[in-house]
Amino acid sequence: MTTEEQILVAARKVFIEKGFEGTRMQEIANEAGINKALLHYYFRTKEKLFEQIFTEVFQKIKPAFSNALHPDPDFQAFTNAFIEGYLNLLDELPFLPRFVIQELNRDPKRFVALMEKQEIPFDSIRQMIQREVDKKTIQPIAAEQFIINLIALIVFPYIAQALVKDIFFNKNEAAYHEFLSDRKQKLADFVFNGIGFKKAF
Amino acid sequence: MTTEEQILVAARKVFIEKGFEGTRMQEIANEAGINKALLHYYFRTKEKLFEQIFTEVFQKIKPAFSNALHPDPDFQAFTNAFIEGYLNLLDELPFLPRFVIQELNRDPKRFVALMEKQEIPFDSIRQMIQREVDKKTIQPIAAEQFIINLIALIVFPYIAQALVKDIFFNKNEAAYHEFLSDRKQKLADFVFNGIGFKKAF
DNA sequence: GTCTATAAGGTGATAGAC
DNA sequence: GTCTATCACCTTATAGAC
Repeated sequence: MTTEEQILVAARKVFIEKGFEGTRMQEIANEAGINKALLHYYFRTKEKLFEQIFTEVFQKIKPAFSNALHPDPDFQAFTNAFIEGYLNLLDELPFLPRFVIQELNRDPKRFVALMEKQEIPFDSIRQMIQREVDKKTIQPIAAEQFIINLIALIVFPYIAQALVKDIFFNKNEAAYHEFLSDRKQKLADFVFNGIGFKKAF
Repeated sequence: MTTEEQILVAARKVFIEKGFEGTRMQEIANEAGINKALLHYYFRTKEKLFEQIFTEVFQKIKPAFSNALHPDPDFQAFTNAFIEGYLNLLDELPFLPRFVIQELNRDPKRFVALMEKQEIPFDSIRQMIQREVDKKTIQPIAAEQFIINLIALIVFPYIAQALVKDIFFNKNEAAYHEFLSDRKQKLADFVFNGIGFKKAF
């Protein structure tokens, strides 16, 4: 591994865990086994290093939306794939929603600018849902409401991890993971029921 | 207003907007129209001042849960009151969920300790939901899943305000508020549908 | 109680030797 | 490229005059 890669690995770990403000350049240096000066030699500023990590993390979120890019996406397939794809991603990267939300709120403008570069196909998803409403296969609901419901139900347990794990399950790790895996099986049903869609099996 | 009250008003504003780490004692002093030294004279440390504000904010969250304390709480009435009560609170204090989540993640241990002092009746709510599952008036769902769904759907649009307002609605303030008021009317239906409960009108 | 001045510690960033 | 040493700045907190 080159020094640059070592730095990126270390920065990813620390930034994701502690956010931009909570991160110390010294900690990244320690984690990478080098000194502070070298960080600045490679990436000039903390801000520049952070942006590289943040952009990279965003790439991970994108694929979950990509089904909607098909010319004639199927609503049910999209929804199932979205939920499953996202929850699988969160098995690997459970701190991702917390990180994204934290940075969204720290500097909304920069976040929005970055989102726009990512070209997430919200319009395509909106149209797909609206078609379903028009066909009356689901109860009338604004596409935005549906998308927010979907994202909220998926990511909230990760954003509020400490609340769920420590308070609902008394810090019982096993019970918490049981909760997450139970959720994975049943979330789609809750969502489809919520809008009156009869899930085909 | 006494100086102490002026400080508390200023601290409330700045802490809630910027979180603990984002807040500067100097900014609170400016906001209160006094100087830094006086802040420390009244509250000794930033941490102590913050805890006072945080505890106080938590008191606002509590009443929404209190209906479940009745000897025989009605599930439907509780759910409706919870959603409506919470959303009304958020009309006044829209930054509250963002603040709470931010501080939850900054120091989960302190957060949990504080929650325990608040005596929120999660057990009572759990039992109420479980009774409904046993009566088969709703589809089987773990009480924890239901509570998390409820909270997630209520607070997420506020936690991710910038995402919803700036990206979904192109920074259109009116469209965003229309979204929130539309949500207030329809969220309960979505939730009741989600668990197969037939809402009585 | 309220102020000014300053201490004490930490942080991002750079200079300069190797 | 990599290091040590250090600068310049900021932040919480306190000392001490009034």
